[in-house]
Amino acid sequence: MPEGPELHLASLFVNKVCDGLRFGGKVEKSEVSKNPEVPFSCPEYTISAVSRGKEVKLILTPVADADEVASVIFRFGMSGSFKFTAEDEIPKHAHLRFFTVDVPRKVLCFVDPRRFGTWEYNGTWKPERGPCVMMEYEKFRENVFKHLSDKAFEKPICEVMLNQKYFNGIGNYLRAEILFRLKIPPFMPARAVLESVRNQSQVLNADLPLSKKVKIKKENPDLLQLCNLVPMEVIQLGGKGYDPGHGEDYAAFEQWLQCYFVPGMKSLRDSNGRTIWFQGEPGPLAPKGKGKKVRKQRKSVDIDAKPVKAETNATKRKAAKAKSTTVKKECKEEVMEEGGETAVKRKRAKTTENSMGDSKIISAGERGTHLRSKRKIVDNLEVKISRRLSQQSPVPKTPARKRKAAKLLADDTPTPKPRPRRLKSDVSKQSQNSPKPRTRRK
DNA sequence: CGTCCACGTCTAC
DNA sequence: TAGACCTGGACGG
Repeated sequence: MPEGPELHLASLFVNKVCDGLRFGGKVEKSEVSKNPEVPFSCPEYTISAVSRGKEVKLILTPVADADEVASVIFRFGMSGSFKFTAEDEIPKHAHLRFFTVDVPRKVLCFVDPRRFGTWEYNGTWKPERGPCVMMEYEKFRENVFKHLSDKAFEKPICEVMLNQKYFNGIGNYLRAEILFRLKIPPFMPARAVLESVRNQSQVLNADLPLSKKVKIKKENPDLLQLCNLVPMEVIQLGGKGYDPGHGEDYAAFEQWLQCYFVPGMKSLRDSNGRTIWFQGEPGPLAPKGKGKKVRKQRKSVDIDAKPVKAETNATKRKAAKAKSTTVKKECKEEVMEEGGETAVKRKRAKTTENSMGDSKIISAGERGTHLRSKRKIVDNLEVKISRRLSQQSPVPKTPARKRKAAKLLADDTPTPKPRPRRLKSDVSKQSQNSPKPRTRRK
């Protein structure tokens, strides 16, 4: 669950389910967790929560003596969340548990399958982390401008956006969504991008009626504003935000995504090995790397038709990654593409394309039009799809058939096959307004 | 069954 | 700039 919005939603969840409840006794920690014990014990206490960026603080207030408050600060890692259940339904991976006094007892649990999450008893917000992009917007904005000369900003904007010293709360899906909305190439130099934001806002401060300024700002939010607005949209969606596997709410969230993991978008590994999703040009600081390495494509209905040289890549990757320890050093592999071209595969610098693996189509489309983003995407997809169709026989509709078709295609057209991992797509969901081929889990 | 990938930090060469 | 830290789901064979 874990980017800023999920943490904030978690705090809202705690405040909702714990409202009016009395907790008591000891706080239990799982054996397996390496996090510290929480040596708080009290006959009766209440629980409330607040969030800041990617941290949440639980506040434990003794009923008898409200001055004896204690707190626990949580960071969710990749899979942390809070759950509130009956005592006999404590979920797997519940590593910290708070019990109600009243029976049947209920339990507030910190659940974290991967255990990358951490907590600190009576800790503070991590001092290195900047102001919250959602709840401390003005401070956040000032903090960025104030440090623009720092070395940290000599990197691609997409990488700087994951730096919690300046963008506390932004994570991998948010950076993609934000950059996508402004059509900022992810590998543009961060300082240049942000200086431009600063200059623009200064221009705005010039002579214009206040109402006019407000209007302009609202209608043309800049990058930093979007670092606040986009996460706030997720909060407004309600639900749990990014929480794959949990039905209804997740479907709404997935519908909300415009770029991250969306079929038709491109993706690349940034220099830290994180996948950045985007549309259009990657930007000047994009990772080197010879040919465009394609990656997989999710098996999804519409796009599915596209085949490509799946195995070439799959095989390469496997080889490259084989021995984690010994071989890891050798990240570069010379790979002979069937098409006759050689590509250098760097373990973490692969270019990936979605479906068609034909980036030219996208570029051309973009250059030629000023359509709105959504429309663009649709257009691109349509182009791609129609191409595919024209290139081969009618597209089979069942997954099995699709796979077969893809294979056949791959046989004569050795293109690496990208395979993003969203599940099956749902054609029926596509509408003129929300064109994206979305996939959803079953 | 094995491989790849995932919403994020951390610290050790 | 790599690993390390973890579990589990989707896929491919």
